[in-house]
Amino acid sequence: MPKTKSLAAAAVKQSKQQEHAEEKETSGPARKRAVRSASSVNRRMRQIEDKRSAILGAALGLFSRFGLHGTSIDQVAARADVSKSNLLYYFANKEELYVNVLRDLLALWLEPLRGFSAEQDPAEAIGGYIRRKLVISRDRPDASRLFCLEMIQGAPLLRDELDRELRTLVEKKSEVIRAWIDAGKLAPVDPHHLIFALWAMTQHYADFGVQVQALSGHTLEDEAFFERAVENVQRIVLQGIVPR
Amino acid sequence: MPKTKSLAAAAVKQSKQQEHAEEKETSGPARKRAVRSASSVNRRMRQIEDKRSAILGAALGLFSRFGLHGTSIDQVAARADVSKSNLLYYFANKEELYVNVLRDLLALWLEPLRGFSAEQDPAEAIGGYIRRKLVISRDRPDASRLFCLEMIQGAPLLRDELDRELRTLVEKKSEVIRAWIDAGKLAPVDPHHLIFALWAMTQHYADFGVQVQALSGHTLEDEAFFERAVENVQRIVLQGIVPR
DNA sequence: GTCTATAATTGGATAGAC
DNA sequence: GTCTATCCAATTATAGAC
Repeated sequence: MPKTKSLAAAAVKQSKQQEHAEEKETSGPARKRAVRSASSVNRRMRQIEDKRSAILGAALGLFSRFGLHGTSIDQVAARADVSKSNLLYYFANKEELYVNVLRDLLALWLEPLRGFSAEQDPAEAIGGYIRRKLVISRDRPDASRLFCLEMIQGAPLLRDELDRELRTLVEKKSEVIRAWIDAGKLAPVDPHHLIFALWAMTQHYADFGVQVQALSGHTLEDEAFFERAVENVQRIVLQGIVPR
Repeated sequence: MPKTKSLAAAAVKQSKQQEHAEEKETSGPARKRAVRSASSVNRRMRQIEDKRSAILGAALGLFSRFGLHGTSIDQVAARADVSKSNLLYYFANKEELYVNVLRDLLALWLEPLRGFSAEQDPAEAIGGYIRRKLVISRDRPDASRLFCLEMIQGAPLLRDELDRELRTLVEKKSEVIRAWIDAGKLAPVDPHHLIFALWAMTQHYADFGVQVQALSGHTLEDEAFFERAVENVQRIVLQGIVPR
């Protein structure tokens, strides 16, 4: 099982988006280097941020495949192309690293559901939601997998957020769905079960990607296959499979 | 890279499943206890088998929650109520234990799909399938979770079976679905995507059980909730959610 | 078959020089 | 901020008595 080695050799890059701007005036050590140009300081801060997110990205990739315990700090460091001790300078310990990875995840997970509102046409809103979720399954499969891993293990670290943020959000969106039903725009269906079904079907392509690949011969990366997935999931949910 | 070693060890020990009954005449130590009744011997064999399966059961419960690396042999032994070294007498090493747990799983996983045949009424066949899968999610959530864990990790140990058994089975059942469509009994839908959807929606209640519980307040154990789950999944898949 | 004791290894975390 | 060199705890696995 040459897993470990080949993995260590894998690529590093990951998207980094958040930029922080200047607080040069206040920071102590910065004064000493006041001669340095502002851009130089910013560049340094940027480098640090980049390193942080490189580590986070590498960690996501490995945690999402092998779990917290299946991944060693060494492997993360190697993949992020930093030394182990350097990694431990940025993140005090393994768990803190893991939690930070998870935190970033939750936002991504919650986001697409917010779009729902009662004014929209339900078929369009739900069809669009399916597509957006499948885009995430295609572009961020590791995020999806890690989320799934965490759920399977009982979400020890996400439980609070589940009970708070996600729950209230789902409650709100369930109201929207009920409104659609009351308006006769949607068949009577339990909102919770509908939401579960949507999540399940779309995440499946990421979480069970190996199986999908093994059985269909395709990945969501394959543009035509992706479109077929979107269409089929939409059709199943919206029209059902019994001929009309 | 310790993988090689443990793997080799596992490979050696691989197949030993068939039980040999009585060869008391020949075996040395047996002669001494020739006075023992046959039932006594059988009882002893039964006890051993029970112990094996107690260990396997405990292992499934723990592996399915914490993964291979998140579970220690100690924990499995404690849960199965045997000593650690006794466990290692039955299973040469951790990986062999894990593989044995997985092997038992696959049968359970493959089983329900076999029922499909072109003569059946599709709505009834698929509706029944949904119910059967949800029963499994309710009664064997740990099996479902472990399967999911294994998939997420790329199914290193199931890959071969995926490519062989499962693939051919799915191909055969896809033909059945296509036959239904050609006969006008089913709306045109890609068989693969339909199967994925069915798997995803039903497994979700086991794999994401914590989330389901957190958001709906219920478990499949709850009889009423179980029935609602069955009905809703069936309705979504069969009729869709757009009013007719 | 079952146990105790222990060897052997991994991997998380710290100390301290630079 | 980054490195090398350790320390130390946890776990897997083995040896050998009973």
